[in-house]
Amino acid sequence: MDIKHLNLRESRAVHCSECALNPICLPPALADEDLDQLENIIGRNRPIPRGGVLFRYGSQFEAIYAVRSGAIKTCSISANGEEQITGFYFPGEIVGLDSIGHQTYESTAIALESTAICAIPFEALEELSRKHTTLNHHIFKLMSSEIRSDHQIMQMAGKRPAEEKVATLLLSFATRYKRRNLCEDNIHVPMSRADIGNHLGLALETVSRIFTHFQELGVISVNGKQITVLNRKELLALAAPC
Amino acid sequence: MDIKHLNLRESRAVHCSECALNPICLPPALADEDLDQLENIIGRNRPIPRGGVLFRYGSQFEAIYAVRSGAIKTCSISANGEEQITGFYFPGEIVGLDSIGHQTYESTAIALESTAICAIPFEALEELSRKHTTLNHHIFKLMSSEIRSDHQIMQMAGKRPAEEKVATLLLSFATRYKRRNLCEDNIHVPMSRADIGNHLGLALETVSRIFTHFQELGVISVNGKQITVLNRKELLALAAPC
DNA sequence: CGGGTGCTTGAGTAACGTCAATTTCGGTGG
DNA sequence: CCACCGAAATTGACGTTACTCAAGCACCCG
Repeated sequence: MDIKHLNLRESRAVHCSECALNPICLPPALADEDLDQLENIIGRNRPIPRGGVLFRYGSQFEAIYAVRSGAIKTCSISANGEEQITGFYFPGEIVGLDSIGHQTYESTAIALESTAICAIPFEALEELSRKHTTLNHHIFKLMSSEIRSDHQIMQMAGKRPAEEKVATLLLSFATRYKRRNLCEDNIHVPMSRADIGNHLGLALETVSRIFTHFQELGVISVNGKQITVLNRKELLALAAPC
Repeated sequence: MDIKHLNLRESRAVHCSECALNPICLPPALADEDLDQLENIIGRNRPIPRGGVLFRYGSQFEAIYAVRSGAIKTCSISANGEEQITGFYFPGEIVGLDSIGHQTYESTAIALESTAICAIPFEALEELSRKHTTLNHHIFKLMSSEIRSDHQIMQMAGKRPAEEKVATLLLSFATRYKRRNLCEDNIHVPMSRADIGNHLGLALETVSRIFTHFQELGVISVNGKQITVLNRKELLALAAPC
């Protein structure tokens, strides 16, 4: 189910300058009068359906993508053929940074639900960043943030009890909700239990058991993919005891 | 045991143009005649002793570092205070990319043995990269490679048998030895079993047991920190069965 | 209304961690 | 050069966590 991103500029419903996500995306790097130049290279097209492929490992690297709505997971394939989910991306976040400087995409990106994206052709962005030092600096910053977020995941995935891992992931989602000025205690979890398990290095049954356990503790309330944080303090304690 | 890196330019034993590591470090981004400009900003000083701190989490971010000889580990500290080793760095590799764009270092870097480094002040590098498109592109490439290498580690640290993790790490070291035109079957492992375990999410005893098991299988020969690969094919199979 | 997918729950087990004892190694000073 | 000390590594016995296998339930979509 590959989605082709030809005619990237066909629909332009929303401009960066009007986008609710612009404080956490690329625009902060540019003055208002320069935003048009960014606008000119960005492509927007119809949303990708749930399960649709944004880009696939090995295909030609052309653009990085900003998530506008919905959510994306990225996976890489290990030598024995099993897929490892390397990240989840929510609105305002940038996907594809791991492929910069390469001919082909180094991971596969899949929509977790109907997802709208802005395509940013990298060659044009690099060209633009040559004229705008702040933009170039911002790209550096985005990439180093990606490295750090991977390090946080490594901490989480390391030798730690499963409950800590799950609590930490929930808190990470909550923090990212807050960045977008959404209620941080009402988390929509668009990915399956299997995806969460894969990402954290746990069996999907373990994830499920931990959700019910947290619910029994009165820390969260689980309703399918909707999770409400009832006791934030306690959840923090579960994520990092002592 | 903090090492102060004042007087960065005091000793300049080796120039980039003569350095054996230059094919895998920064220089490939620049033409020979531009290499002098890079040379001018690079600082080299006396080696850091085993256990010495190259930079510490929270201190002022000033430079990224190329490992010249020896080896470096980088750690980040989790909320509950435990340290997680996020990477090992061998000669020719660049440390500190995760802090780019930030005021302070976002991890701590420690020498695993006596280690010589080249300090590359980032502000000056960024300035230089403004004039040399290829250098800017190379920095992008380095950073995206760092992201990908983190993804590989995540794969390894995920839900996989301990033997696969250890075999994969050994192969990663072997590959990096080969890049430097060293014998890929004769691996010097500068870090402790505890460091390896921390990095892979295993107990140090488990690492030790697996080394002896691999030895019993005739795949490797362990002699303290010196490991010889006797059967590369079999080691590959252990890393990724099927 | 049916079928399928995803989620939950349970029982048994294997893999790995913890604790503890011993050996080896590397560095230091006599 | 050798003896000594402490740190690191090895090995063993035991316990626990989380995985596997399996069955049943809930929900979504057509």
